[in-house]
Amino acid sequence: MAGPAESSDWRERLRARGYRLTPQREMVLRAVEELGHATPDEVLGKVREQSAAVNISTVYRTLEVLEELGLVRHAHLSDRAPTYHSISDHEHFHLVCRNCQKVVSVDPDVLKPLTDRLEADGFVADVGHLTVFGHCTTCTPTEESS
Amino acid sequence: MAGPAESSDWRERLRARGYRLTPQREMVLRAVEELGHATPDEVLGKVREQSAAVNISTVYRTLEVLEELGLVRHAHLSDRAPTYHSISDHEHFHLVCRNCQKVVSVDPDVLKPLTDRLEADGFVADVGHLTVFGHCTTCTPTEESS
DNA sequence: ATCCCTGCAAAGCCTTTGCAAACCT
DNA sequence: AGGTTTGCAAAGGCTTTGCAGGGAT
Repeated sequence: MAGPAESSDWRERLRARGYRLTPQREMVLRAVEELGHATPDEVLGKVREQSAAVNISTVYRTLEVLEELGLVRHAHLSDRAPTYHSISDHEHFHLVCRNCQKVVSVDPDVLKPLTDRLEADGFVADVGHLTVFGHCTTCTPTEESS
Repeated sequence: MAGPAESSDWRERLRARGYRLTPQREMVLRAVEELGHATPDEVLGKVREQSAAVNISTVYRTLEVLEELGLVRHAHLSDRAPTYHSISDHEHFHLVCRNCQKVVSVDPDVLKPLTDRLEADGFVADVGHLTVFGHCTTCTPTEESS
């Protein structure tokens, strides 16, 4: 889904805002795209497959830049570290089951009734950041969730 | 809203589950009720107005117990520490504006279309834990949100 | 030649944990 | 008396920051 057109796109956008194009920034973006929903630490692991010298602080700083550019987003899917995902995936929000820990990505259409109502009351929701916790009606609990 | 009936109620529930009634637990619960939405650290501050010896680790452990008993709930209203609020407030979810940082508590009714739809698909949402980030259509940004 | 970006190391928040003393029942 | 709870102190995740060297433009 991310072809050469999009690639040059974000590199230009990077420069347009005065940022420089570095190997680290390319690697972090690619790692996020390949991993799906990944924590900064997991991103670092993926990046280090290509270059062992990259530092965790660079990953944090880069993820911040990429999010500012609208290339990635983060969501809080657990009580631990946040996860980052590429925006080239369609925008979506998340369902997280506290029993089986499963994460489901849901189309924003489902939220329309809610967002319409909130907008009528003067609030524009950030759908891409939304996470709904709860539990599946049928699921197998994992070990952690005694 | 929290009369003597409710008070004895939770004390009994505490004992019924094998927990002991301690001054710390009473003070922490009262602090949460009085503060509205408060971080563990803020709860500690309030508790220490009555007893300077109480420790932060006790606050954490107590909030966990109180939440297990269904007396308080927590929500993530910022990128920092979570906030706890009493359940004797009606159940609600939160709207947080990223411009003015205002927090609005909203009646769960507004979510009905969403939760119905999710339940039809086999997912029961934890409404009381939900926080929707976004921005007011009319609001004055605060200093922090450059 | 700039001055942005990175790696490194240290510090910072927030939270959890081990342990002995104190306390509730 | 007996097991629970607390305070204290230390450790543990995760994230941020200061700084000097290295690198993109």
